[in-house]
Amino acid sequence: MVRTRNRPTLKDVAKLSNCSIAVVSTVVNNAKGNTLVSDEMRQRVSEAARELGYRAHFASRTLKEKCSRTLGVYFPPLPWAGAGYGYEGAMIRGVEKACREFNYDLLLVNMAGDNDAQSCMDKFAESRIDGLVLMNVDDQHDWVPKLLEISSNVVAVDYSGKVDHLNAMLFDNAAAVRLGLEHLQSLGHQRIGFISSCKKHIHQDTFERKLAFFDSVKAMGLDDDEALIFDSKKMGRSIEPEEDCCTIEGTKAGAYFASLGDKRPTAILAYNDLSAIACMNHFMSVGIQTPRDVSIMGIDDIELCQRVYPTLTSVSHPLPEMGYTAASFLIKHSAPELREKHSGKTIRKVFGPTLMARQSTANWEK
Amino acid sequence: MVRTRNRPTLKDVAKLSNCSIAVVSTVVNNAKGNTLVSDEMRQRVSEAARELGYRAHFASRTLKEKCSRTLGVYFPPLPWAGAGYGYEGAMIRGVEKACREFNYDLLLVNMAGDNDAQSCMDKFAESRIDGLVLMNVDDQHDWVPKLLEISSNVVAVDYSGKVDHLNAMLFDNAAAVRLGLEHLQSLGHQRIGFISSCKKHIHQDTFERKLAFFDSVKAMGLDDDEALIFDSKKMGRSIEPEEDCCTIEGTKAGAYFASLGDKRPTAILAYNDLSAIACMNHFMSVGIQTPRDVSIMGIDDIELCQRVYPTLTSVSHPLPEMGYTAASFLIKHSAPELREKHSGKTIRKVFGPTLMARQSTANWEK
DNA sequence: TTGAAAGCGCTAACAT
DNA sequence: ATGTTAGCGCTTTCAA
Repeated sequence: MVRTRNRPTLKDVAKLSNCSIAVVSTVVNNAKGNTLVSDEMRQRVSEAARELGYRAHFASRTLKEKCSRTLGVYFPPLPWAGAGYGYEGAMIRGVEKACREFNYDLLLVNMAGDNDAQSCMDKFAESRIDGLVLMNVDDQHDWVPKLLEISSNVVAVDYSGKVDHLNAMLFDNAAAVRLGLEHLQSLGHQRIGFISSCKKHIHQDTFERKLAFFDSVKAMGLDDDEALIFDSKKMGRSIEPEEDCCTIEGTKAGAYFASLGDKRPTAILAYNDLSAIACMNHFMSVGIQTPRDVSIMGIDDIELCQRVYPTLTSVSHPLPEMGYTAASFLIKHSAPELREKHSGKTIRKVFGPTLMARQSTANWEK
Repeated sequence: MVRTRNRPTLKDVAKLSNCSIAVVSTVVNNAKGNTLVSDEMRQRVSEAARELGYRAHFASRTLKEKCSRTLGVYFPPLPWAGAGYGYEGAMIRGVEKACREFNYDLLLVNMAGDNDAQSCMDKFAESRIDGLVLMNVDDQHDWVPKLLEISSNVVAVDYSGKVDHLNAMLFDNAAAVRLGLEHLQSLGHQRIGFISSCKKHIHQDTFERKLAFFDSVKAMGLDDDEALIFDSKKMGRSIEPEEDCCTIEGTKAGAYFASLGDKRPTAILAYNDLSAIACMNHFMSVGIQTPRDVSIMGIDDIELCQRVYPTLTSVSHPLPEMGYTAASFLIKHSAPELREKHSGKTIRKVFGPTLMARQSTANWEK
């Protein structure tokens, strides 16, 4: 076995400071049960505890308190998720912030992605976690309703499914598309193309973005031409889940738009950053320069936007805030010292977009 | 409070199957203490347990077993770390694989990065974790020796410090540099530049890569010219820790190499991918094309390499394996059912590099 | 073959 | 002001 220093228990501290474990417990927890401990004793105990490096045993406290002070975070095992891009990281940082404030821990539930449903439910069933953040979940995760039967202390971040009693932190997709188009219009673009998803199972998110494009084009008086939309119809096929969809879509979209000649849009808004980048890369490979010949922008503002050349204009989620809000909710409804009653009502918060203007979009000299 | 179905305990299962909790415990754990339970009873208990959805309470078991079956993972709060790039994700996936195999959990220790030392030590002191994976730690983390006093069940992945009794999974930096140079040489390059780090506190890793460059250049008979090395001397200053060092270095390096005119290298090896990409981006912005005018490659093979244009040739770590090996070690030395004696010897495993040839490197027509 | 009970370390109600 | 103790849910030894 490994060498791990024998941790001191309440008993050890009590012995060293010549008192009972109850007194020690009272002192180290800063007065909950017995408030009445003499200053002299308090002093002695504190010192002994410090000397021994006493820390309450996690499992013991959990058992007694019926609360593990731990949140779980779950990510679906999509090929593009978890791969980085700072997307999950940004959200986690928000969750972590809330956890730190309330002295909670963070458990990674099943990044590997086998048996997701069981893993999530087991963590609750074993009382390992008090709450769970589901990242980027949708209706393909058909086990969510079952999970909610075990515990309702669950919040989805960037949820795009239809389970209406699931707490969720949402992104205003329509506003994001609108903001992007306004940016392009303000630069003088009138003929704007849109790249939509060609995935086999289209996400609600993606769908909303496409709809918002149609609506905004009309509302803003932009060129309304069916030829400006790249989607699975133009792609000719649907992309299987295991493929690197964004690269495929973006590349094909680039080829499609390049083929339009005179009718080529002067700017392109992609439903996400990866497809925007793939499109830009394709243009580059055939000698079309961004932003000189065409402006391109994405949505989501993943870290990658700042690393490509030219840097990609995008529209960002406030992911840290979303994570923070989600985690705070879960903590408020589980921490014994807060004991906030669950209103019973599902919460839904919608977060607005922010424009991140970079090099890939520029004025269009007519 | 939140609605969480009251979890069934041993008692509940015992009542339903008309026996004592001892029998239930024996059955659900598949025969450890009392092996002798009648088939009929075994049957009844199993059914009752299944019916109630019984799962052992995590904290309770931990308390009894003196083992939390949980590993911690720590990442230093560097600006470029945790930001994504798939680097940490790849390692975590390996750790997770080992955890799943042995039914361990994964705790995220302090991604936010305040008070790192205390967080890591507290998790051990509270018996919250049985082992800890330290990612990308070096001698700046001066609390590591103190941590090891609390528990030796710690493994560092991609360690570049000098604490020699710390278990570590290492990357063969010299081999990586050599492999990169061999690749370039095989393409016909003879005059190869190197981008080193200009960070204020230079990592051991980085240092090793620089040394390996010198050695390999000599050993392989490549052009040996001081002008081919870009480092803080040529940079004129050191980069502060909070700056986006790689972008700064890479960009400056690009400007430097571009200024060499006739003496410009035909290929460049950067000490990491981000600086290679920044260099390539700078070249692009001044009309130098990769790989037509110059080949560029990095080291580490972060996800980003596949997303930029042209895609970046690199040399990869086997991060999932490193994570898996680290976690397996920690589990072997903490799981009660394995009870492997700690040999007392520090383990060090060195993992070899793999070339990932992509578009950014090409034949040099002399 | 089954059950009773100790004990893991802690908190808090209650006794002194 | 301080101490005693029940009990959280589990495993395992020992008794029946």
